[in-house]
Amino acid sequence: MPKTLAAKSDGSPGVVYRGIVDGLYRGRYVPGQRLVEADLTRDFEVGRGSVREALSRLAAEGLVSMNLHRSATIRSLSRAETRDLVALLEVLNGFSARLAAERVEEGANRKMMAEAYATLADPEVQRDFLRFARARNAFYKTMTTIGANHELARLMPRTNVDLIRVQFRSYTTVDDDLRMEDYRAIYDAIDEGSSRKAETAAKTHIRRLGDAIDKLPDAAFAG
Amino acid sequence: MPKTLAAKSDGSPGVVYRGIVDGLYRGRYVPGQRLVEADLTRDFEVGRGSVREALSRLAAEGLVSMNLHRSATIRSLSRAETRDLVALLEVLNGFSARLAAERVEEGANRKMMAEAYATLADPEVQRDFLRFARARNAFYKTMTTIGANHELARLMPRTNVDLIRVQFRSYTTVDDDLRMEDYRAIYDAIDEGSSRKAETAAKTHIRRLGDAIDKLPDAAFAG
DNA sequence: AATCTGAAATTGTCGGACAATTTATCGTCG
DNA sequence: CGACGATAAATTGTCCGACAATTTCAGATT
Repeated sequence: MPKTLAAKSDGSPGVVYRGIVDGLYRGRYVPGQRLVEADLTRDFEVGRGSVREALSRLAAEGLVSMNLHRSATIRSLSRAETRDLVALLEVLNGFSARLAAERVEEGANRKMMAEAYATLADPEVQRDFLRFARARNAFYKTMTTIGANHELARLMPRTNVDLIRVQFRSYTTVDDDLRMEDYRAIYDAIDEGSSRKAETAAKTHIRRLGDAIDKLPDAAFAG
Repeated sequence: MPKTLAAKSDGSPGVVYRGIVDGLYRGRYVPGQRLVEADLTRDFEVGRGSVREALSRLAAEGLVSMNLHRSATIRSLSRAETRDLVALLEVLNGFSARLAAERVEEGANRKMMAEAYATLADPEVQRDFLRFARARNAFYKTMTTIGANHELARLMPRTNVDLIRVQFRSYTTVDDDLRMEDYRAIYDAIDEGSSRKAETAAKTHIRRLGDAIDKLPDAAFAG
């Protein structure tokens, strides 16, 4: 049946790909966990080739790591890797926010941004880890979409941001109120079309996140 | 025979992957060209699965584009895509140069950087497109390596820089002397450990490249 | 010449097969 | 009893063949 149906959108590999990313958020998979091809083949009811393709795509994005003749594993960030990733995200998000501010006037951009922020700011949403994570991703994605730099959109390591979120989900990194203040500052700067302010606000937010992560105990990291 | 040998380093998919990237530089493949799986299977003497994996890896990096049920093709940049890519490279290379300047004192970094620059500055090398392209890649790679941000190193869209180089190889983008001046400025700033200067120099160089590309005729672009 | 139609080409996916390698198991020995 | 090493099991890397889904192409029709 999977042979003829070909799934809805992206084919069998896409099913596995999305299934694993989703499973990460739902806690079915945790950093460091082994992903055995045979198991995935059974769970998702697709051929091993499709599983393989999904895994290599995930590996290309950095969400899983593959070593020769060793099972793929959900990547687990070391302290150094996390620091590197945060530093990079600071640059990329700053760039993304700047572009978004520059183009907020065009089309329905202002409205899209407002909606994304409204969802993120909803106290109801903030109480649910899964819903908040989705809203946060949507917020950043909207920002990037508005910025309209397709190469940036292609590169934005959403999945590795996912990794940070998931790996440190049980630790409170940044105070909730402070975090929402950051998002508000980013949103306001974009809304008012101030590219300079938007870039700074985004960078400040990420830097604050990095500082908080630096204070986490070693137990939160791998290797 | 390929079944048991497993190739030297990265397996059969790696052979195909490297073969295509190399073929791009050698002019065997040109942007827009179709890559038929059966042909690659014959040319590289590997199974179709391996070809497929190589293609999807290349697609993940943006060097080839794959559409459902349509052959993979060497990606060909439109004017807008090129502009987006250049803007992104400006940010990333600026970041990379800044990090390199910050760490030039450590280990053998200064020496490595000097060697990479020396090769790039060799008039002999500059006369050969292939050798110069390699030297240029080595220069940037060294810069990134010295910067020691592994996430940046993982993300650096080397292959898409390749695309720019290859797609516009028959056009003179920036005057050779001016270009070498740019590289020298970047190198000097890194060597003297001035992160601010290095970032600016790298950004200036990319921006200059972007300006030159803007002046190219439509015929140089796709779509 | 433009359009339609059906055959050929090509991709997407599956299942099976087997070598290479890693991982787990277990018996032996100090 | 625990370290060590050999053997078995598990797992990955790769190839092959098959067939449906889709696109592409060539020829026929209008």
